[in-house]
Amino acid sequence: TYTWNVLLSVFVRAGRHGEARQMMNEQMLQDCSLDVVTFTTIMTGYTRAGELRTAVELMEEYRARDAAKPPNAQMYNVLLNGFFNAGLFGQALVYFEKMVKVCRPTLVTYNTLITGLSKSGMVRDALGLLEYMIESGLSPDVITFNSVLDGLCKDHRVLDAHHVFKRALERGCQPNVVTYSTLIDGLSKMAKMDEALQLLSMMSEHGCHPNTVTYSSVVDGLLKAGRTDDAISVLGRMKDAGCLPDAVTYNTLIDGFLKRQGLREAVGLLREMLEAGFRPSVVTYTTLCHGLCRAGRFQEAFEILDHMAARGCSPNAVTYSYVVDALCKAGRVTEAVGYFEKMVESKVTPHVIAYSTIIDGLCKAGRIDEAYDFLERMIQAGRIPDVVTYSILVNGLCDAGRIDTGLELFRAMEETGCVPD
RNA sequence: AUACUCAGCACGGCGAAAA
Repeated sequence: TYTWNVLLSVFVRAGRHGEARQMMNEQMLQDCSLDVVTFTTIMTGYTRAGELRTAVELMEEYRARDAAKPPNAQMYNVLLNGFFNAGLFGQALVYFEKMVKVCRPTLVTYNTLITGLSKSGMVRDALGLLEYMIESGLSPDVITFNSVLDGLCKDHRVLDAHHVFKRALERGCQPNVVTYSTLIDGLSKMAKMDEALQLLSMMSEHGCHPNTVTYSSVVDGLLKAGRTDDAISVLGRMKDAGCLPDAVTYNTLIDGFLKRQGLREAVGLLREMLEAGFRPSVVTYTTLCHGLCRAGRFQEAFEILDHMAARGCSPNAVTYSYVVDALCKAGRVTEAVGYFEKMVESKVTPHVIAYSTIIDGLCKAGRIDEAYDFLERMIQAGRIPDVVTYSILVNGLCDAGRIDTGLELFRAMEETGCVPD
């Protein structure tokens, strides 16, 4: 069993969960030496791929095998995490309730919940859960604190983050490189680059060494703040510290240069990235499309799209949204609609931003009725329009002089529980 | 190294900032 599980975990880690499941089934026919770990391993693979349906099936399959060995907390944790990552908040809670009936939630369970809540913008609840843990005598660990800190930072609550950080210290919880990176990234995203740089120096003094992730956040923040020279010098420090840039670092740099018309540098970095042995990812390609479109070089951008498909790195919803946006902004709205349909035909599910983008393009071109059609389609597809989507339409209606309809939509928005900003 | 939880990159409206 042990050996089998090791083998299966290797497959899962390589993203080959389908094969792993196949192997498990074959093994199952031979004897019964499969255990919770086997099932949990494979479920992990499916949840990472977003195939939650199958993960749940596997848990049921396991449950049906032996009534004396019900699913354990770890198995439930995998599902909880999967539901959160898929944004299926309600489902996560349903399973959490099922879970508490049959087994005791572990520290990891709480950490999973806190991370999920933080990422869904429900930091309040995450904080509440943290208090609850402490009151009920369950000791939060550094991961618990890091998750809460991340939620606070993403909510721009740097002061509160400082508080929580201090409390962690008081409780004897040692900050680690993730803790510092989380804080540094929060500062970078708020363009507080001097503080971010200060913290970067401070962490080393406290015996915690920045890694590639830490440096990349700082580089990203500096580039976005237009401090290109500082970004390059941090990159140098990073290399001196023995941290090699990874694919994300390169994407960050390429994007930063493209946005500052540094096409030359961007191309040089792309070459360097390839030489370092990194394959361009969807993000790399999308970034390049972005750079080409903003330079008005649509033809080349489209070539990249075709190239991607040929390289087995298919464009995703983000890639398509960007192209749709660029076409709209160039006044080529009809072609943009064509690309939107192409996305759907390629079995890529448009996300909220994709819909908002096409709706905006149509509104600005005065094609409000078609924009409404897309709103309709989006709701049909189970995508919830957000504040931005509504703002676009309300704006469009007002510009078209249909102020009453705009007001009506505004009220409809409030009814759906969407808070105006 | 038998399974579960934490940080960095690309995409949308308005506004703000910068120019």
